[in-house]
Amino acid sequence: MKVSVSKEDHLKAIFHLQQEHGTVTTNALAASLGTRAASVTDMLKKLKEQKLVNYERYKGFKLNNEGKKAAVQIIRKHRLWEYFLVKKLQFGWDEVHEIAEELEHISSRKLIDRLDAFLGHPDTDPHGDPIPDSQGRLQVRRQVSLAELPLNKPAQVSGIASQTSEMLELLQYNHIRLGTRLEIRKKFPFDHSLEVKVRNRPPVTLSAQVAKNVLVTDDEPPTEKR
Amino acid sequence: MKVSVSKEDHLKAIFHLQQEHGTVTTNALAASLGTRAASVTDMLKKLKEQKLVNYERYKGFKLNNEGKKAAVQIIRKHRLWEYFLVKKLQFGWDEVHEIAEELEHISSRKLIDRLDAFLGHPDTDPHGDPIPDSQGRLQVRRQVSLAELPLNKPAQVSGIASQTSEMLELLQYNHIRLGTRLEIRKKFPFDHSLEVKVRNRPPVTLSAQVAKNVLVTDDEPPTEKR
DNA sequence: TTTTAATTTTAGATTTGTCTAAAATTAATT
DNA sequence: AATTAATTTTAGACAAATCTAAAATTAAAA
Repeated sequence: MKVSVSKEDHLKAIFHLQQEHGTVTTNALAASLGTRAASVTDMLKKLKEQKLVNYERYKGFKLNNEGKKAAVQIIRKHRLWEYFLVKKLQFGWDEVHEIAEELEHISSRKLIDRLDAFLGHPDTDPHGDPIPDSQGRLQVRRQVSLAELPLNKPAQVSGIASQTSEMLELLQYNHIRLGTRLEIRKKFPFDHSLEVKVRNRPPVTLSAQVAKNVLVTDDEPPTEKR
Repeated sequence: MKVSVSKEDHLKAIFHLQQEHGTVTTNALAASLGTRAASVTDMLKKLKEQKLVNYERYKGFKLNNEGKKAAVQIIRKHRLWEYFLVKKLQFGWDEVHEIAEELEHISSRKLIDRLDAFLGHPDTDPHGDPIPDSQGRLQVRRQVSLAELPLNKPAQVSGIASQTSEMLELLQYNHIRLGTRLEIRKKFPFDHSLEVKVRNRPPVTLSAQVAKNVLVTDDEPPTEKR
């Protein structure tokens, strides 16, 4: 069966893509959503109609202010639910994405604000991504990928860029998770793989592909309260 | 826009209707769901295909064992979410239905079992309806006549013993019907008449004769543990 | 700058879920 | 028992969301 991809899914995906590339292309969005270019074009017309996106045919597109606000509200819902699942229902941080993907479509605004209060207004979700507050303010944090981290510079894992369950499993296996303090002991130019040292553990080797997707800060760990 | 009514909505509605009437008719289900008879017939064919319902065209229909199991799981989800909303997020008992209606469509079984444990395996939802356990066992409730109901014990009208039109007219006049939640505020020993309070209404007085013929299930305040 | 390639859009086909109106069946009334 | 009424089903219309394939446009290469 052809699975329907909602307006909300489009907004969220555009938001993430435009963070990386400034402007978004039809094909990129289609790939990200697992749909076809033609379907994306159809949706773009609707989003333009609703004044959520700046779009001229054949030129790319990006969210306008209204669109960004809407996208951030969805991200807020997603991350609050992930936090709930991990902190209250004892899920592992690597099992919550799909469930939150469903929960984020629940529409009640009051529900989300109540949930936020119940959780104590958390700052960051279980993957280390910041949770927008009820005004839609998204705290920006300076993150670099592990691949860019200098040798021997202590850092802390603050986010995972690509949250496939395969990736999360690999990290889990290597005892790398949010908040883990580590540093790079050696870089192998041949394949850009890294030897990484975590305190109290033997060193592990990570591929360049993994390193690109592990985000770190030299900053403080994510706090529970705002 | 024509709003789509899911398979799950149909199962739940059939379940409730067949509790009352044993077998369900096309029109009754359509009315209950706010759709049309033709749409119900379409869905019935699919449910029969999936072996969830016993259905012969032009004769009514009812859920078979599989169908009942499925319906009970949905009811379980609905009531657990209602409990969560009221007990953890401080919603009023009268604001949670619509939100739970959305939440009940979240599919993860693990989520529901974890939620159940987090809430302490509650027995009854905020409206006093029993919550099926993880095996789908739905606690049966004991029916007593209103005359036997203790003072101030919340209860729900679940049947009328003598359905003369005079009796029904009297009950109608006092806004008491099947499903009405009420409690006894005062008992007058002189003639065994009762003062009964229905939510959002002024108290009414009922004779012993009427009280004997109104059947209620005790609607005990939700407990935390089973 | 022309040609070729890649991307994006449009047009129209397909699917799905709903509906209306007519036909089939069952129930009620005379 | 025959007629009428009510209910249910079927047939086909309509709307929405998706897709494929072709056309339009833009970008890249020669």
